[in-house]
Amino acid sequence: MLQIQNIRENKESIITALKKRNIDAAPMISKVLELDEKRRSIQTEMDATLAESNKLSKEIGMLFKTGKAQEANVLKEKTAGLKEASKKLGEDLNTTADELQQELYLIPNVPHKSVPAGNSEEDNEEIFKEGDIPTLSEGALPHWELAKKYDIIDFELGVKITGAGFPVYKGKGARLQRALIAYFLDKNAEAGYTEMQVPLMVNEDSGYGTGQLPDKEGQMYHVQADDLYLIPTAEVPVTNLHRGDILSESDFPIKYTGYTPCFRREAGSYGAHVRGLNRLHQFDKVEIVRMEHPNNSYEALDEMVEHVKNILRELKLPYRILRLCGGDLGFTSALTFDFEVFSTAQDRWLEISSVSNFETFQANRLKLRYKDENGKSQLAHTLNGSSLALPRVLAGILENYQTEAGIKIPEVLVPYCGFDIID
RNA sequence: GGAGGAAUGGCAGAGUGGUCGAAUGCGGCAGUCUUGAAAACUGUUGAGGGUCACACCUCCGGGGGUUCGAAUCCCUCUUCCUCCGCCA
Repeated sequence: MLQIQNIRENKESIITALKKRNIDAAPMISKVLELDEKRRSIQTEMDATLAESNKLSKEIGMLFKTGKAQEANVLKEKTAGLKEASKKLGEDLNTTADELQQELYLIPNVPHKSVPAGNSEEDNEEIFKEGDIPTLSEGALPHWELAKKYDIIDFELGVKITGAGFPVYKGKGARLQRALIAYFLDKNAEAGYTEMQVPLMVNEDSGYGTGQLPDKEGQMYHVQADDLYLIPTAEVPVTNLHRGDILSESDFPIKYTGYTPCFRREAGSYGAHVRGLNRLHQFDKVEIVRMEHPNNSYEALDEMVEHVKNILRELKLPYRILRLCGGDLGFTSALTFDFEVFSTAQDRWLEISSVSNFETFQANRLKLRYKDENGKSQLAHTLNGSSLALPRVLAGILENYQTEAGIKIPEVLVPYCGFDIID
């Protein structure tokens, strides 16, 4: 959520920047400013009314104390009108403030200046590419065939016990998955991220805090009996750890990592591109989250990008990095880099990580602040990234490491797996 | 699930109708003293709205009510603690 003060002061530049997202924000912005003005004028009027009635109440108190009950009763009558007026103003104020809030929720984050304009993923800008694309033998298979051939992932079994998009990992497949989680967590810890184990269900406030609510309600599984949401990413519980906090500058940087399953309804996603591990309702992910001083957040973002690069290098997977264009940029993000691994057998790029700076957009909702050198509260910056998302990394490994003898295990994972080939 | 108790500033903890945004202690910050530090002493120290700046307004778990006036009384929700039951 953008700060109203920021909108007041930078109306034009915000509208211009939002054009990169292909939206004309001018009507929304005007509406917001109108409501803001209305809110302030009601507030001012109500404050004056309350001030008046506070004054009278004090006088009444004094009069009673000094035994002048009669005079006090005269004043009492005067308060009745004020009371009614302030009650009505209070109602107006609530309505207007709610309306303003709802409007603010609809405005996406302002893209960073480096974000290219564009409509879709076609317009994302490739900024880096590394790793050799292996030459596979004749008859190389996509991962869903490999999964069947080596009996390591069973999609049908998942359908039986839950439904489509909930795979069952078996034997060496399950072990490889667990190895990846441990390996990722170790790499993140090495880089100074503190490992956290967090709840897999969150309340409504947390959903609002990171921006899943109110707009992306349909993407999350909702447990109605208890009004809780299954997390779509560890970003939600981990970032909300500091909801409402006022930190001091010396608390930065705050760096967390966490492994969680992620649950996504993915309503409306069908077709060939969602086969196998490409798109699931439940999948595992290791996330990194940072809270930063605004002056350092872009440096932190670069650091996160380098960190993910290192992991992919160690895994020896061919990958590229995209700078997302305005049209493909997430609602809450100011700048996002996507990592994609090349799946040789599918002959396509698979997104495996998304690293973003949200600047103050989430912090404003979270009320996550810090005291600056003058002792004033300022909003912090929040960032997060996958490090990494499991299923597509797994898909990339299965497909790129397949040989006639079986699927080789990347060297760095062998100690975690306890075997070096799936055959 | 049943019965009681509680929720106050970063923490601890007073406050049971007006002079309370809130005593006191700890912690934090600044200063005095000191070669420096510690100790001691002095001062300062919640958040938000509003204003050029003041004024002023709101907030004592959330919501509602009583009253001229609520941290304080009433209703309701949530959370926590104790005891009993059940159970991983």
